[in-house]
Amino acid sequence: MARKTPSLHDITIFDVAREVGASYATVSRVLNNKDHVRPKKREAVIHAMARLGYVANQQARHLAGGRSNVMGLLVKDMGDGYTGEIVRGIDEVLATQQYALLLYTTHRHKIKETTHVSMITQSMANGLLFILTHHADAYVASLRQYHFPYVLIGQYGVGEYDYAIVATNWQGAYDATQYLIDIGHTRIGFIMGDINIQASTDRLNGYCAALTEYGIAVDSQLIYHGDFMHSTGFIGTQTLLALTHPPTTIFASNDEMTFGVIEASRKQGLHIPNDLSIIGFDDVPHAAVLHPALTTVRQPLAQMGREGTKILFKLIDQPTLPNSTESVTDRVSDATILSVTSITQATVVFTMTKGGQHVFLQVTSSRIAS
Amino acid sequence: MARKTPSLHDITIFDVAREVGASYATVSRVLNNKDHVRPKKREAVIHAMARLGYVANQQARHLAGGRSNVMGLLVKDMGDGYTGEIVRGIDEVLATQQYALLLYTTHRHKIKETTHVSMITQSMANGLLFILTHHADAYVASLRQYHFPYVLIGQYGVGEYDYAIVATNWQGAYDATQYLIDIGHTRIGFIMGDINIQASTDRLNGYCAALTEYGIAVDSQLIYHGDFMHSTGFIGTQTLLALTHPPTTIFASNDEMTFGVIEASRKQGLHIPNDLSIIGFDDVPHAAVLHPALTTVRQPLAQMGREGTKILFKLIDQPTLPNSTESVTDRVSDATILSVTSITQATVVFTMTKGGQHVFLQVTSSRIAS
DNA sequence: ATTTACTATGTAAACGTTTGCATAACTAGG
DNA sequence: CCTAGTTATGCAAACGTTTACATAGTAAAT
Repeated sequence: MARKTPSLHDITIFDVAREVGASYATVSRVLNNKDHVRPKKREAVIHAMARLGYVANQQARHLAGGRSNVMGLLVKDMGDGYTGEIVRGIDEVLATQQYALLLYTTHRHKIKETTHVSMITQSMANGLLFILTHHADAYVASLRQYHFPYVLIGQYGVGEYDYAIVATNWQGAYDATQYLIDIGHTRIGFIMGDINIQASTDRLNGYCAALTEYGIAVDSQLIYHGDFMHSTGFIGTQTLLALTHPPTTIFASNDEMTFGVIEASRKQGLHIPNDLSIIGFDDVPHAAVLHPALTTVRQPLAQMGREGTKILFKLIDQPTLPNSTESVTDRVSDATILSVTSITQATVVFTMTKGGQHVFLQVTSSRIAS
Repeated sequence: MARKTPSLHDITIFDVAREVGASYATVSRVLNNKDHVRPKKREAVIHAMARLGYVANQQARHLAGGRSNVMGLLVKDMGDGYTGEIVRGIDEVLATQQYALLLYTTHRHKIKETTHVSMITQSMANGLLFILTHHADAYVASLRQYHFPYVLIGQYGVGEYDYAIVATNWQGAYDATQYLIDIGHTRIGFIMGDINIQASTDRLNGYCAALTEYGIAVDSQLIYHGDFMHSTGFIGTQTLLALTHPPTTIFASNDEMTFGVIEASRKQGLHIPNDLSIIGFDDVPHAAVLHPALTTVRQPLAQMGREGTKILFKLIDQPTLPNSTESVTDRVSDATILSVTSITQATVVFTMTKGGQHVFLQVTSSRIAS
């Protein structure tokens, strides 16, 4: 068996105990920062651990009912800019706590959601972060049964007990649409995201609201139902441009689809932005590389990852966070520029503010070159 | 303690055993596909596991000396296209084996490499994959002492016992340079990657070799020492363009830097490719979104991730893979179009071939629009 | 039927922790 | 100096597996 060979040294709690002439229980207490250890002895233990190069066996810790230094992450797909940015934020916070990340991909798994959840809850992870997953409901329902701490990122909670970090999708879409109207457009194509995700409908509603506000009728022909993937941006654009009365601008519900929009419009020989204005949503890192730079509604992805992780840490310490506005605000905000602006049930919806002024979720990150 | 509450049901091996009227050892044997279980009883156990919704506790398994279903991954930074693509490939293979991925970021950790390695070896992971890490030497040295199975991706092994998946960097750079010479360039700027990584020097050498081959003197002024990050692409370009006799084209050692090159040249008001030709290395997903599309040397990143993972699985089963050309070829190749083209020591260097013809690592993925 | 030689099954110990409970060692107050 | 009241320390059991070893079955060969 490719068992981890006994190797040079696998220092255990016993070795450390022997070294300082204490019992292993004492060493454990030091390891977990528990009371009832005399300061001088605590010191000695800490030094011994350093000297021997002791590193705790997370599995044993977790098995014995303690806490491991691992956080779980459930994603649909790794490697796209959206997920990558969020993970970057998550990782940043985790690094400060010496935590590792255990990654689960729902990608193409065939097993039941509940089984998947069992795997996760019985794994070493102390908590779970979710990023934009299909079938989130099934997962969430299972997790709740297990009383396993979790936080959703980029997706609203299902019930009223979920914690979720979600950008102000409605407002972002409203602002984007308003921007397009302001620069003179009246036929605005909209490519929707996955209809099963509430963020998609929120963005759609924001779009519709802005149109209505400005007295422009919502034309269902101008709304294409996509799924957040590149391909539907491409096909959606072809569909919209084939209309007898095509749009003069297209607003796609995320950047990934926007890339598809760009590809399709170039293929039709259209020049951006002269022949067709385009606007996206997310502001993934590579949106800035385009020339002209992609106009897009910025979501503070890394920040969302950071905040979600912080909340999860708190949730682990204190399984039932109070869900009144006040106290949750207090928990989410930190010394930085972040603050909670609205709270619905136990779901935390936030925007980033700087000097009292919204910076994110406005059409400010880049502009269509004219 | 936020201990995983006993929850609805934590089915153990004992529960399954009781259900079928067997001993827990038998259940364990079934779980591990071991011999010495009568077929009919094995069946019964499997059914009972399904019926009860049993899911093995990986920590306990690993603690007891068995194998867990977790693979470790060490990366410098998550979330960039390069890493993302490789991870996508890794994840694909892992998914087929029901493995989870345990992620470690070297990002900004302050702990010693050896301590980090101890954490990894004592973690639940059965093996470790490396992606382009600084200080790889320190890590590798430690891992070897622990006899912990690992595979390097995108980076050459340190000694002769390492397994590594590396694209043909020299050839790729040679081809790219040759391409630039072919279309008429003689002053070719080169932005090098991190000098501590052998891939960087290989690419530099390929560049120099092509120049020499075509009778063009290597001008050290045209070589800027970068570090694979966006910023050095930007600064390197500014530096190169400020020369009294600036290059007419720039070849950056990876796409990330190439984006910096593009940004800098636009800032100088140069039109691409009319005023300055640009070529990159990697072919990250977003290279294709640019317009005109970025010319770049393609590395089969996802494929590299897949192959590395497969090798790691084999390494876990059989700690000492033979390192003769023949047998390693056999191990790396699979039924698909992949084949090993050259082997140095135990380091596996491969290219992808299709119908006997190189597809990857040639300047074929996209071209400079003229 | 009776060995023989396996093969199937079970028991117990081990993996490295955490933690409840018992006990020992201090610290004050008298 | 003694006693009560803490506070520190240690022991043992538990967490859910794997696996060496012992034992019980079973089929084949006599």
